[in-house]
Amino acid sequence: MPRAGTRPTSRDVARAAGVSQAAVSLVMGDKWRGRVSEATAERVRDAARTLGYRPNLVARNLRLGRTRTVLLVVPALTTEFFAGVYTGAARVASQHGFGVVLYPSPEGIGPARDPFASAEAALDGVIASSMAAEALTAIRGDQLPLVMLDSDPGASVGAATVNLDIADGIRQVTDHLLGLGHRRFLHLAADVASWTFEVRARELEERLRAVPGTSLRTARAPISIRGAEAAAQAALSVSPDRATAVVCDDDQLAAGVYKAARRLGLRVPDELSVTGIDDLALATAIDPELTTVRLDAELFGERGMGALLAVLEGRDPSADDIPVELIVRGSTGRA
Amino acid sequence: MPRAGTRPTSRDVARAAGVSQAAVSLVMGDKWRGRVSEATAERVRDAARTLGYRPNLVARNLRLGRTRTVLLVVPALTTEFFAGVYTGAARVASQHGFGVVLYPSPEGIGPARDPFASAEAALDGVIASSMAAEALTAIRGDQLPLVMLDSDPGASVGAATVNLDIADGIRQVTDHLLGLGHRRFLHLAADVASWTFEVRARELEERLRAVPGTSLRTARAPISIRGAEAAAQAALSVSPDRATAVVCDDDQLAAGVYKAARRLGLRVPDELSVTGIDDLALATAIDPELTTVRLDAELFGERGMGALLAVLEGRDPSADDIPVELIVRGSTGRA
DNA sequence: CACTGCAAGTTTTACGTATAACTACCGGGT
DNA sequence: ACCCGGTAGTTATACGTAAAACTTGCAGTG
Repeated sequence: MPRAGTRPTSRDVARAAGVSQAAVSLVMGDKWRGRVSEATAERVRDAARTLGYRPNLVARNLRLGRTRTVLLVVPALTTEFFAGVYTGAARVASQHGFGVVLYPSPEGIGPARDPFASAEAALDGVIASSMAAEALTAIRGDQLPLVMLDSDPGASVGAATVNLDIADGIRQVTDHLLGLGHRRFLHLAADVASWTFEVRARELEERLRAVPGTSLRTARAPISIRGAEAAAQAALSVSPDRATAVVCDDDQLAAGVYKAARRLGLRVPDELSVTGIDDLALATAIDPELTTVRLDAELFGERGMGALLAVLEGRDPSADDIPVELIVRGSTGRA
Repeated sequence: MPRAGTRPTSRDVARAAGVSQAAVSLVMGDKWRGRVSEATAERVRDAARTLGYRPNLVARNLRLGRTRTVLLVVPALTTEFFAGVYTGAARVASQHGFGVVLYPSPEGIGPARDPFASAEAALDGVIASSMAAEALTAIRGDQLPLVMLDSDPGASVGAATVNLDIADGIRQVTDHLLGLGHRRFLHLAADVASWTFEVRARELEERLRAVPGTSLRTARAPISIRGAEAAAQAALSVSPDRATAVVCDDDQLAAGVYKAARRLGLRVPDELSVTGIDDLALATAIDPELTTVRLDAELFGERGMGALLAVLEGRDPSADDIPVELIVRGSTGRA
């Protein structure tokens, strides 16, 4: 009889069913065929049911040396993008008997390595987004299998990477705007040191350099509507040669540009074209609706988890970039 | 010498430092004063450092029978609201040596009890938001300490609850709109069976019933901009007695009302006043900026974690509601 | 009849840690 | 000479599980 107030253990079940603890473990672990008779197995299952027994996962994890749990590190949850990444990752994980623990890290993982303070050594692997290099080495010091999302394939030594084809998204945006006759561009860049944003800047520069007669200015803003509003207002206040198209690193920045435009008396899209990246719900909430690059966050998460599973099983994590799609709406028009 | 490829254990450290495993445990656990000499302690710390030893948390948790980890169940991460709740909860938790694991449950916890499949028995407690009743009983069957956020204090038998004073928020909204001369109201309600939304409806009804000459219609929509747009368009198309003020269950719904209004040629706020609840970033992204009830998500999370800690320590979880604040912006005007 | 093989279990051990209980030594008081 | 108390450790055990190694009984085989 288990002591009251305590969860029943396999030994309690064994006692109740009149068998050994090992027999219980075999039955519950579904590895009893040819080891325990059908009748006994049923007796064990009955006892387990009436006692309300469920295996202690901590003990199981200690015994097996694995947890079937992975950590997903994301930089922020202020938009639904990383919620989608989680959803995709969790879906694939559960199909393989894995669980996903979510760690939102406003600053990336710092030297304190917060998530590991409570989860460390209870993880089979890590999927990390936009992570600082120091944190990367900290994790690799643990020999913990690691998949990096949207990270410099060159810098993430040895770790598998899964990337969105952001560069192609920028190409599509640029071609779209050039086709509308725009020549003077403003790049409203996220004020964050992260590979995924560096790609945007690099690709835009290269693309425009190839087209004679174009100009490109850059302004930086923290990823927030207010911050973008201020930066855009300043950048758009130059009187001659004001940009006619603003390419934003994400939709929130674009929303800030709308506010700056309104304040400056510039109509979108007649006097100013604006584009974003992400295709958040926000993109269709603002007026006019935002032309943006749709990123498939769930697919991103699925691929990330898939790559981690591959690493865990010793397979080779495939690494083709995930395609993105330009969604043309009302915020872009002829120059 | 630890086998290559394996994490060093306390026994490896003991061997390297020439002491027993127990001594290592004492030193690492900082409970060695009067048990181990300073010199030996230093030798142990040195050995641990050079071997890169960190305690195996799974083993520690098994030994101690607790994990210092709690689960935060949230219904969705599609807005930054629950990100704030997490941030607050995690801050308080870390001050007490606890970690918080986040489980976004699109449907509430189903019969499958997904999060527990991987975390069950590895948790010291649960903080749950808008959870289905069946899930509540499933958790209580585990005797796991539970705090409910924004749940019916009557229905959550025995569990501690922490609530936002939503009813007061609705009162403030109603008084504001009545003061502007509005008499015909539309309540755009979230199509979700959850106590926090029931409170909104009940309070609005009661408040308006007390004021002669007022009318109240109700429309329901799923919590999304598109859904709200459709529902609002239908509800606002009635030609006589059209509502002059729309009270929305949250900011996303309000954004949908903006779109419906635009489609119907109604100007906000001149011909239609609109209010939300939450004060998301979205509220200031749309034009005009949204009058809404600000909810302090981080404080909500802090209080939730505080209550859970109280339960864990056998103290009484205090239960006063968290105040909310009406933020008047440009979306409300004279009737 | 001795031997083999198999079903149906049981006994034992290991995972890595924390800690209760024990030991050994040494200086000092009586 | 003896005990006492404190210091500085060590030994042993338990947490709950999984699984390897062992035991037992019995039917079939040559």
